[in-house]
Amino acid sequence: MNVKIKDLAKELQLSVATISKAMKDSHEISAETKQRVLALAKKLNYTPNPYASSLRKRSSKTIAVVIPEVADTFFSLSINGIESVAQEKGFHVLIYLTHENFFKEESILKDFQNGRVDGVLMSVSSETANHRHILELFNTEMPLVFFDRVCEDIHTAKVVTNDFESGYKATRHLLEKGCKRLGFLCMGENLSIINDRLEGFKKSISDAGLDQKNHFIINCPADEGQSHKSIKKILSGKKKPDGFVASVEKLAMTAYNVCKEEGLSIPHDVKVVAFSNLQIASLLNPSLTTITQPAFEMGKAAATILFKALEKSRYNLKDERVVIESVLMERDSTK
Amino acid sequence: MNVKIKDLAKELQLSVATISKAMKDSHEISAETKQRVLALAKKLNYTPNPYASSLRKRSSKTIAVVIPEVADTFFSLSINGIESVAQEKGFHVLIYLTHENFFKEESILKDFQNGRVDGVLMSVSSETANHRHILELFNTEMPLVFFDRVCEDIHTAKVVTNDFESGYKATRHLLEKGCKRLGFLCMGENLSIINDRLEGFKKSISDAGLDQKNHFIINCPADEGQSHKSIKKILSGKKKPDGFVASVEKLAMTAYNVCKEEGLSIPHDVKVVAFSNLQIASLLNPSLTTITQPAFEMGKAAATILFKALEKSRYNLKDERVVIESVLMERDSTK
DNA sequence: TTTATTTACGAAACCGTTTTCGCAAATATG
DNA sequence: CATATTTGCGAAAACGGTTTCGTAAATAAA
Repeated sequence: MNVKIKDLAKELQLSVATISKAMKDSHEISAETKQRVLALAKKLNYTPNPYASSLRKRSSKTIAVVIPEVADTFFSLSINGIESVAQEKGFHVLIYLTHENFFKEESILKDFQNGRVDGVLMSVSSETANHRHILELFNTEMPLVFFDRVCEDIHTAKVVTNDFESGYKATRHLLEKGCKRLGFLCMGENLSIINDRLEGFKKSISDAGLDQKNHFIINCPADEGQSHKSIKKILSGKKKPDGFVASVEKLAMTAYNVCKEEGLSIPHDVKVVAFSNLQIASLLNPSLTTITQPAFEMGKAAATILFKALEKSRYNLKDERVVIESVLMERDSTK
Repeated sequence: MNVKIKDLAKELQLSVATISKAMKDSHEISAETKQRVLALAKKLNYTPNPYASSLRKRSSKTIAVVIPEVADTFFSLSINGIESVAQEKGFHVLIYLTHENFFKEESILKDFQNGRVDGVLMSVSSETANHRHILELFNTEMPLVFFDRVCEDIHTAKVVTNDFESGYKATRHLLEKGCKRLGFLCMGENLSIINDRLEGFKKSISDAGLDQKNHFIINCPADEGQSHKSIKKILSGKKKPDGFVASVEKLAMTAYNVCKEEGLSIPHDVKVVAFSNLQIASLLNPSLTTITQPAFEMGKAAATILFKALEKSRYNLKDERVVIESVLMERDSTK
């Protein structure tokens, strides 16, 4: 194994206690001794064993990030945000992917029960209807911050964007562009943020004095092939929509693919606006009108709140809610 | 704190040793006792403290993934591959981002010296010219596997794609499509895989009986704005290229943006082929011809090799090399 | 029946730190 | 000069498991 504190102690004829204190610049140790210790530590390339420290100090300097997947612009950007503050604080980041699977999410959270991490940042799976496993974690006093896909019935901090307004705006945008029959693409019925976006969609329609009956809500399962089929089906019906609001990025891409296959022109036959963080939205064919979420900022904000809670032992995360606004970027897919 | 092994011992009137053994189904413990222990453990929701175990067992069931960034299709897909095998093996995954920064990479690796992780998967930063910090880690006997951006002078396992051939093929493709003056977009001069791609580029040109002097190598720094400028400059010169090989995804996107600004048509004025894993390459305007790397498979392969080394203590990682082939997908950007 | 072996468990050391407490020597205070 | 206080350090007890080794009882072998 590597060099240990005991080795330094022997070499310098000091006790391990002294070494330990000297390493953390304790006032109990004389300047001269500190110098000697630091010098030898550097020479021998000593670094304390993190697990011994964690065990004794009951803190791991590690946080967990639990997300559905990483191959999604929103999540990869928010990881950047999270990592930027974790690195600054000297914390380590464990990544866990649920792949939208409830059981994976459940077993991942179970593992946090015993001190592996000091805090958790989480965006829940779309399959997750039952929140018992999250509540169980929450009840262990584990600092927990949701971002984006929050869980409204768990009373802890949440970082979201203005989903309702964005859904409203996206929809109004399509209506203003002349759409008569809209389709809202969503995945599952469990995610509150998607439901907020949907509420915005509905409100926008009724505010325009239109009838909900002429508009569709298309539920696309997590599976790519399935959602492809669902969208294809609705587009080959006789009352096909002339505009889509995609509540997640992936579904916009699926819609693009289907339109291509069906020979439908975007934006001529069908207009599309999507909740998306694709940096290359402007390079798509046609360029994609997006509701762009502040993904990096949301990750950063969530991590910042979590660290506040980690630093002040009795910081109250209860129901804190940060809303960072998304922005509608008009491009050719809704021209 | 949570429930500990001592609590179980007291409750069941057994020693902690017995509990510990029962939990791991040791043959020393009677079936009946095991049952009782497991039952109580489930009831009290007991899970062993991972750091206490790690300390005693000198193994952490954790691996580190060190990559330049996560907001890049290649890396996010390979994380998926890595995570899939880690999850299967019951391992935890720590993520570290270097942001292409040498010093960050250095300080990240330094932290692995003392048992925090059992193994490391790594793709080196483009700024990294000096490999001392990696060698230092390697010399601690830490199992280390490179993927994609490997370090040829460190004698450990590497997972790569056929970079030379791919560079060759991409270039030949452009020449076959009638390009007369090519530009190779690369970042820095440190990455061996980029250099391999470049060698393929050069070989392809000379094999075609052409003169290297009519072709450019455009070095684009990590910074987005800088590479934008570099590409813009070359495209506004009088001897501007009519074809690009982008050695990384991001540079292809930059080239697209520049062409758009300059009013140059792809593929009419400039053709583009890129090393890229964008799943939506076909939806770009124009759709992008890619050398698609098997990102998921590469991550998976790298992790699989690492776990082999972790399972057999004396497995020899020395210079093992896995090559997984990329595929050229012809699309409109080179039509 | 006697001896050898197996079964089932416990005591205690150990992993490498951190932290509390105690205690001399050095310095300050009156 | 006598008494307080400060300074600088070490002994030892945690932290929560795992593992080695010993041993009494139960069973098998002779």
